[in-house]
Amino acid sequence: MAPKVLMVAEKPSIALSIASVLSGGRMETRRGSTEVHEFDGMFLGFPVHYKVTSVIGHVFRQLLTCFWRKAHICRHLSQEARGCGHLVLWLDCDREGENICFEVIECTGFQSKDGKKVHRARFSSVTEKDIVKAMDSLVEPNKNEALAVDARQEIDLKVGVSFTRFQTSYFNGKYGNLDSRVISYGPCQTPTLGFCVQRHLQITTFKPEKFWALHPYIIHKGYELKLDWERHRLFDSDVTEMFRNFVKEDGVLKVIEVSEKQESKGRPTGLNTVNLLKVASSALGFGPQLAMQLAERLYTQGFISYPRTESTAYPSSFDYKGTLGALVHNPVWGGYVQQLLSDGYPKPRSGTDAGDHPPITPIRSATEDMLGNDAWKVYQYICQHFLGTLSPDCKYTRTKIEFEAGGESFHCVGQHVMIKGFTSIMPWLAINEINIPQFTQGQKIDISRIEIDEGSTRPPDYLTESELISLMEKNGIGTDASISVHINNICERNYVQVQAGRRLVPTALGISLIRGYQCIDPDLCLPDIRSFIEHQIALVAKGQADHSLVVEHVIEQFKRKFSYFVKQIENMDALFEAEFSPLSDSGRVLSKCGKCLRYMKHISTQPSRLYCGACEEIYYTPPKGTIKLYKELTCPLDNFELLLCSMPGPEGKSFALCPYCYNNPPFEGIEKLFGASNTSGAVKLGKGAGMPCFLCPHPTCQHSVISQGVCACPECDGTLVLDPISAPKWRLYCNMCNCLISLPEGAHRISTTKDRCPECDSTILEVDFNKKTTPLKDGATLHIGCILCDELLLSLVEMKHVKSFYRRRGRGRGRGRRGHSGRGRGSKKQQDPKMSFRDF
DNA sequence: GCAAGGTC
Repeated sequence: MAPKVLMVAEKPSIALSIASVLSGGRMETRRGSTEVHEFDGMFLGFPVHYKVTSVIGHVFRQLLTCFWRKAHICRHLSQEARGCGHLVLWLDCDREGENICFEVIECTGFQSKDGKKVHRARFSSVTEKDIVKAMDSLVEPNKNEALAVDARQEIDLKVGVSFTRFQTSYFNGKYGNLDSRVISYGPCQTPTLGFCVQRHLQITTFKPEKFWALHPYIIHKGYELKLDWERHRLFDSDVTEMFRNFVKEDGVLKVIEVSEKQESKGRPTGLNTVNLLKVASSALGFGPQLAMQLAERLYTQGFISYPRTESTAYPSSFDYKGTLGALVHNPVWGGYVQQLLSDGYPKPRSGTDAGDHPPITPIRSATEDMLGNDAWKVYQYICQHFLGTLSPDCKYTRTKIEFEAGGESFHCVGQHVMIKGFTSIMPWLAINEINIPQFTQGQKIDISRIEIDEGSTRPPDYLTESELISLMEKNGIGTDASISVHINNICERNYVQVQAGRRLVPTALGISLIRGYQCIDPDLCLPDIRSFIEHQIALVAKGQADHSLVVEHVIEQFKRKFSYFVKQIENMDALFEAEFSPLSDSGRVLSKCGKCLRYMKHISTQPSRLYCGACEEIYYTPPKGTIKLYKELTCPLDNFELLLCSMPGPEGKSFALCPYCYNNPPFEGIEKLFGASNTSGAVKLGKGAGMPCFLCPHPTCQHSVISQGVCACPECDGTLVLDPISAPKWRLYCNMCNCLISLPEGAHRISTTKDRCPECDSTILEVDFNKKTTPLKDGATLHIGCILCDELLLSLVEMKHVKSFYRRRGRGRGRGRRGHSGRGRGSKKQQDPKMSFRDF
């Protein structure tokens, strides 16, 4: 059997392209975690069997939120690698790609050599020419570049988390109306916010100044013209008045010079992500986040090329004719395309090649109906821009007439377009026609009137998103793929608000933060913080410095900054004090504290929490849903009054919680129990493990899962519990997933009993039916039975979000888990030694 | 919980 070669790309689409090229389209494809394309071919002069597959971005990162994916992709790679003698890495040719190379090597087990060989393919585009060239010149993966990425990751995380935790606990523990769950800090998001606040400060500290401008008018060959002053404007009214008198006394304008110049407005270079985002925000009214979503959808549907790229230069092999051909039948601009094809088109401007992906171009034709309004606008722009790059420059003549009167110079300008060029497909960039009559040098013309325009200088407006993107790009903040994320972050955290014209106006919170950094340590919010980190890790990438030494050194510097910041926090706090109200003045009185037995206040703005003024303690509550007092019941463990949290909507569950237990789960191992489960759709938890009563294993409390749990969830490992306030639409819901079961409607009361069903171990329910609607014989109302085994009860049950409802012995996690050390995924989370914060 | 970087 021929030896096997495994090739791995960064994403499925690249794997497909590579396999198609190398196999000449003759391959077999099978599904897996990601598709695998197989074919026979030659490798290093020998016949081999190829398998081409891909990862989906990083494999090892974000362990905490996407744990399953890692396992899933990793298993896939290790399976496919079995029996392969060579591994060829086709990851993107940038640092991140190099880093993923080593993740793949680890998954495939190729690092343990034994004759197996690892190759790195270096390619700058996914074209036949490039792929073949890369195959002929395979190299080794670059460990230094990969280490540089590890270094950046570690630095960003440690710095970000330390500052964020400190700020969040300090300010959210002190003020009640900050309106942000987390007061975050990051080396990209904070300078991004810095730009917005900088502009705000420019605006608020702006001092307007009055100015005056002199404008003579003439009437010539039927045109009335307003002439511009060579001095533009003066900041002194008396002096302007004096010049007006000079001109008035003269009364006649002499034409000093008539000049005509050929001007050219260059066609655009290829479209990259940043430029697309800028146009989307300024012209289409889409924020960067939405614009990227729309572009991604267009890409996955095959309408446009890959939308995340820095390059504005088309690769030399770019198939212009083919792309034009795809657009020729388009009803909107098909005619224009036809013309380009028949009349010929100029070679596009060179642009910059960042070595990543080609510029964003259309791939196939579409109509508005196929895409929907928003996606269509983005697609239309991409097509117009592409056609613009293949159109001639716009040529126009600019005529300037210079005049003199009373010793002062004035002028007027005319513009006439000779060749529209690309502006006919991008009409918003068109040159304005300005018609002026003919003048000859030496000509004298009477002044019809003289005006002085009075005005005052104005502050700049707030930053537009588009301007912010430019600033970020210029200062190296974020990448094509992440710029939109940072902007979205500062909006979501309520540091800025997007207002009319997509201008970013900082909030009191955003302003206080940046002004605080400015007075404690301005470095923290300057863009240089990013370039400093980039510069340090570049040393690692180039092999000029040792990875761990660099990380250690940089962390040491930030450690100093951090401790200084902590020491000086009162300077920032002074700004917060002026803007926000302390916890003691916020919120409304809700429930009693178990420690001091005084009432605590509930603060419903983000993050939702209770504040005990006497103990000076805060207790987070679930971030969603409404909170109220639960019948003045108390928790048997700590004496805190229980709360009832109700999720919005007709199917929103309601549940009891003890504020103290919710923040400080009383039973060991409860986090594991919860962390191991799929919590999608379940209650989103705030600080701590977030243990509501429906997860509490207290043996006797009437609200614990032991008392309220009825039976095992048919969908997951959870337990179905009785919703305490669901009357008259009584129901059970799962304490882990979305599963919902409606119980007999119209019952007065449904409650759990201490008894268990001998058949299936479910909790026996006691149902008190309504007299009028009781299904029981002789008007009886009380019925006791097992929901699964009692035919009457089972017949009255209705399932929602559940495929089947069946008997399963036991009641899920509620009971019988004691002694288990937790099974499956949750308990085996890998510990990344880098993610420890002991040192901070 | 918290960052920023890939990709979906």
